[in-house]
Amino acid sequence: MTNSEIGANGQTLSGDIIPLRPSSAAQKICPHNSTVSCASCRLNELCLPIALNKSEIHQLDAIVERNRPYKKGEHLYRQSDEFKAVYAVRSGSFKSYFLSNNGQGRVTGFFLPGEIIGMDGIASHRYANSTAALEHSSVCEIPFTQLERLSHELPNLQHHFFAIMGNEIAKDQQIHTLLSSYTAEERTASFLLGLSSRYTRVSLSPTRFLLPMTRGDIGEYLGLTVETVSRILTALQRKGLVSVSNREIELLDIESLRGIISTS
Amino acid sequence: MTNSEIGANGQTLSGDIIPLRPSSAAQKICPHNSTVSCASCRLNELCLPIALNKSEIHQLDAIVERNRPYKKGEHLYRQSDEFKAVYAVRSGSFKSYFLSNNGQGRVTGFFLPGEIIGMDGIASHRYANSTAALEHSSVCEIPFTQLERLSHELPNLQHHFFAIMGNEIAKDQQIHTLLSSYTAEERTASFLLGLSSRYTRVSLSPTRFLLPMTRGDIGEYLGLTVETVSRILTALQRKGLVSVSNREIELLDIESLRGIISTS
DNA sequence: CGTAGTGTTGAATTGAATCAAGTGTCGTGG
DNA sequence: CCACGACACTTGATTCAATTCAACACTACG
Repeated sequence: MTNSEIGANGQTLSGDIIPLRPSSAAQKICPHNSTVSCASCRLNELCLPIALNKSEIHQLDAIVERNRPYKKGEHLYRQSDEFKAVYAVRSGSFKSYFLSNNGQGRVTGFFLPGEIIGMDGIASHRYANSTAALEHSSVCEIPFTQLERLSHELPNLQHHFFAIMGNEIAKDQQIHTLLSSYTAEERTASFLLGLSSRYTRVSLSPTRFLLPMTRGDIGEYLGLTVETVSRILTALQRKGLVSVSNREIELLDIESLRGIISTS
Repeated sequence: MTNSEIGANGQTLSGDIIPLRPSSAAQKICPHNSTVSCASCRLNELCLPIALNKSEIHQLDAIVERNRPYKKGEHLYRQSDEFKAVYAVRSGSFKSYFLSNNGQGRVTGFFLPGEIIGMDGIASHRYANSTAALEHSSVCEIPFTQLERLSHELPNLQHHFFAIMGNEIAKDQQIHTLLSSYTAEERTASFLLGLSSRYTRVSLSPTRFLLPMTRGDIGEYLGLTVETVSRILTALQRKGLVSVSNREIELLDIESLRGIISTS
């Protein structure tokens, strides 16, 4: 991940995952299968189990709850609900958003398979955001007090969770830089590159993927309006850097996209 | 802390602190005295020792290094230096900033006494920002591997450090909302209110304080230009909400300042 | 006491927002 | 299976908040 690729989380947790579009034999496994253990989960190389040995993974597995899948638009939790767990995305995707007093919301983050949701609630014991599924999705729920207890027993887990939180902090600061100094085009290019590296992380194509969120969501996340996002995507397409058709996007010239960002 | 008061960290660590302007008997103690232990530190009620018992504080104390004071402009560390410690501000103040490829920097955070610096380096083992003193300042240095080891022994410390990091995450997300949807005036009002509650936290006046940073720093932090920050401060003064003279500021009408933010 | 850095103010410019009017797409129920 | 309605997206014209450019004042420090 370079400085220009904002939005790539380095974190994950147990979970089963399928490609967002048909691709391999793995297809046959139900994407939202809730019986897969941490040990056999396809994401365990990038998730909380990373750095844990077999017996440790088993202990982690014991505290993870594999909920029923969430339908598009369903909430994992809502702003100011009591904080009790963090969630690892197993399949699908989520958005977190914050509603201000005056009613309008801003998207604070998107979460792809293998990424951790809910850390904003740790300090105040209440979630600071609401989080909703962007498509049919599933998660592993990790009750936080149990995670803390287990972290105390397993230094590897404590270390790894510190790293996950540290990564979230570093990522949020990059977004701070992006929002405070980038133009609309730079923000959009950076966003696309960030998604690209996050999809790469879960073994999907770095150049062709589906945007699980609306243009409006992207705008709220990047501090732009829907219209601007739409215009910028059209402009990038005209320049031959991307090819967009509805939610389908293909990055045609990653180097030039990077160039947009470093030439500011 | 309300949603509108962005920038208030809920964290701290061992350290001695003096008021930024003459106020009490405490004045006689040297502000940068490096012999004060965590147990006798004036900040221990809001710092890492919070929630630790006497013997635990003693153990924490043993790993804390109390460095020589830093002069204005001196760096605690620089971007991409190897991460080895987090720092608790004992006195004075610091700014963190990120330099992008093209050379221009953006301020990512300000740190007042009792706040923790350097958590952006935990995940990648390199600091993501540079951090410099804004005035003559001192810190407690906490070597991170030792902090991790001690956290493993003291569940209270582990819990508290998770909370400190969680708080940093929640705070960064509030700034995300601020930068993506607030006007220049809303950002500035929010910034001042945030500073106010952070000064309150260390027992300083919530309404009169010195800005340790330049208008340029504020602008880089809020995603505005120096000129805009200057104009907004002048405008707020004309409206009778604040009184500014160089770095001295007085909040004359906190309720109206809050009103600026919730009326958006 | 001079100079570099910091801050203010004004005028002109501009990037993105807003306002407006569409078209396209998808999911649902008839 | 198609039609309808709601939502998502696009494109254009206009406006506006903040930036940029410019000139100057203050202050603080060596």
